[in-house]
Amino acid sequence: MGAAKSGKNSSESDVKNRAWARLFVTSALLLERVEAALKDAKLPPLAWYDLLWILENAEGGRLRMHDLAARVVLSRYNVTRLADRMEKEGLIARERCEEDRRGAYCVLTAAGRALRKRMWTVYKGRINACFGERITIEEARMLAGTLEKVQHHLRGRTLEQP
Amino acid sequence: MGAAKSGKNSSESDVKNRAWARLFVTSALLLERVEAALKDAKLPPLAWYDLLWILENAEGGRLRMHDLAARVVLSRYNVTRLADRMEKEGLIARERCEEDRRGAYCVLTAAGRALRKRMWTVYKGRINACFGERITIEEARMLAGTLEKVQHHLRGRTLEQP
DNA sequence: AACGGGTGATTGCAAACGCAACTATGAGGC
DNA sequence: GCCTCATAGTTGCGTTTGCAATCACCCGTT
Repeated sequence: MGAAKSGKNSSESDVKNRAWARLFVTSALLLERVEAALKDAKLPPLAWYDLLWILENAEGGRLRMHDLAARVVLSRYNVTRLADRMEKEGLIARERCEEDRRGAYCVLTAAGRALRKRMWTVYKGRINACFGERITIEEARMLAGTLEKVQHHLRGRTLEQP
Repeated sequence: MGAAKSGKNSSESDVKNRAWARLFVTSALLLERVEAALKDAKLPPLAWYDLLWILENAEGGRLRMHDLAARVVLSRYNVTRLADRMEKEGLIARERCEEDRRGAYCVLTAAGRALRKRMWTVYKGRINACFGERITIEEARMLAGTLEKVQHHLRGRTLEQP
């Protein structure tokens, strides 16, 4: 597990482990910044954004809980309760599903759309300042390409930007 | 801006936002995998590893709570309680600080060292399978380089690998 | 139509989290 | 010495998490 083999010679797995560590730490740090910025602006946490964005990109702004849960990045296990909280704030609504009465739809409301937009301005600003401005466009392209490869094997998940 | 008419033209910020989205999603997915693997092996969560590794790399395997908290990636706000749990399992010990009686040291125990090693074999295996094997060494180098630049502006933090 | 196994979603609960007090100690001015 | 302010670490508390039931319903079989 030694990091460096006492020389400039790093083994392949050392290099890759180092890359993983950066990935891990950098995203945690960045996330921390974004959450703090949202909180400063008196906006809800990023998990809400995540859910709102997924709904906004779904056909008709609606999705079955199940599908929603499959796409959510943050708070995977608690989509039901996340939705509860957001419903209480009027950002989404639940509709029972006619073709399968076990099911429920989550539907984006106008308030939800509006909030997502407000959150995005803050979110975007922070990401840009802490990340976008620190890298070149070529680096960004390459980063996205490499990570896409990794992600592809991890799951058929997409999550577009904003 | 990228007014180049070469096929798809995404603006610079689109590209960068996309890179951020990948960073975010991929690390979340990877983390999920690692946590699951640790749990399967009946080992504690990654946050414990994080703390153990930091201590192991500190001089004398000891660190003031304050310094520890500053280096921890996961569970930043709860280092006291994380340490409580780990102390209860005998992985670390607390020692009062003589030169500043408000202070306390966290000291790594032999059991802590041993556990970290066991965790690393699982952790390493999962990272390798889900990440290392999916990318080339050049990609890893470039990824680490780019993210290091970003991280550098985020804080003087280092966190070496494993 | 009744059964049994499977699936969608919710709920109950213990653990962990984020943050704001709080305690105890140090450090500087007077 | 005494007063005040800053710092190290802990604790209290309301919220959120992870996971294992649980409830409600669908569907294929008999």
